[in-house]
Amino acid sequence: MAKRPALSKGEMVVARLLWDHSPATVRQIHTALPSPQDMDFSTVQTYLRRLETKGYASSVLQGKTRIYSAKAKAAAVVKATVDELVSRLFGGSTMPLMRHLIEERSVSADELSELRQLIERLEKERNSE
Amino acid sequence: MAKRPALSKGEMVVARLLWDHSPATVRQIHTALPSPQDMDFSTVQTYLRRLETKGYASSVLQGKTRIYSAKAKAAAVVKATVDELVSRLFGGSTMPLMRHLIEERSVSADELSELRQLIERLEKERNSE
DNA sequence: TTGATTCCAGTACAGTCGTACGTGTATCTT
DNA sequence: AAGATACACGTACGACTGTACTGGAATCAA
Repeated sequence: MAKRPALSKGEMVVARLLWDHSPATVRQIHTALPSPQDMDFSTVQTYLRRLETKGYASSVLQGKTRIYSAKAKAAAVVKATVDELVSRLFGGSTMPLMRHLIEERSVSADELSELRQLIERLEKERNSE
Repeated sequence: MAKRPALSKGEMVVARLLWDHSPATVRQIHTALPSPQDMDFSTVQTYLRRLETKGYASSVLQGKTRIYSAKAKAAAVVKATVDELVSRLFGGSTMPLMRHLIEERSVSADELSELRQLIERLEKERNSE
């Protein structure tokens, strides 16, 4: 697993879109940006280029158009990023973040119940080990 | 609520210690750093100075020593930071992060049970509204 | 075919970050 | 009192970020 330099905030936004659309052109990514996130076309271009430099993407020139593909797996990046956050903001413990998420961010009833089931399932698994 | 520039990663580590120890001197913060996080004394100093510039801390000179105090509330900063992460890495939805936390980061049995109770309590509250 | 338009690749540039050094002054040790 | 320590403060500096403009090639409109 190659150790890649961490993603910056802007890069992360673009990376996420790339995971969802890979392989994609710059324009496709730019178009896929949700409206509140207005970013210049060339800004997206720059991020994609940097993503490639950092090893998170690769690209080929197809005719006159460059096609970018995600290289790093989303799950791995998510893990690295979250681990990082938890360590810096909570000194490494996960619970404060969980509590925060459940209490401070609006979680719908359905989601709550999904969570509960997830937890119950995990508890059961553990007991039977 | 003053809009402060976001904290960088390094600043966050120091900010967290400041919340726990405020008011504190540079040295106190530096000493409080957990061992794997080795940071030069003057690096901590710089972060504290920047924290003040950004409006997250204030300081007074007490004799020859500068005493720093946390200004922004931890909860607010946590919220801003987490909101930011969720929006950039998950496009705004909280659930993927929850799932990730529960499944990928080791959560102890006790914690699981605490979580379950937290959820159950929330569900109950909602139902009685 | 000529000006207008579209798009990619490269370049730019100020601001932030991580990380610390040097200098001056105050305090401790002998 | 003279050297050793400790600390505050200013300064430094390359790397990374956010954000985009520019130049040139290809495409469209008339």
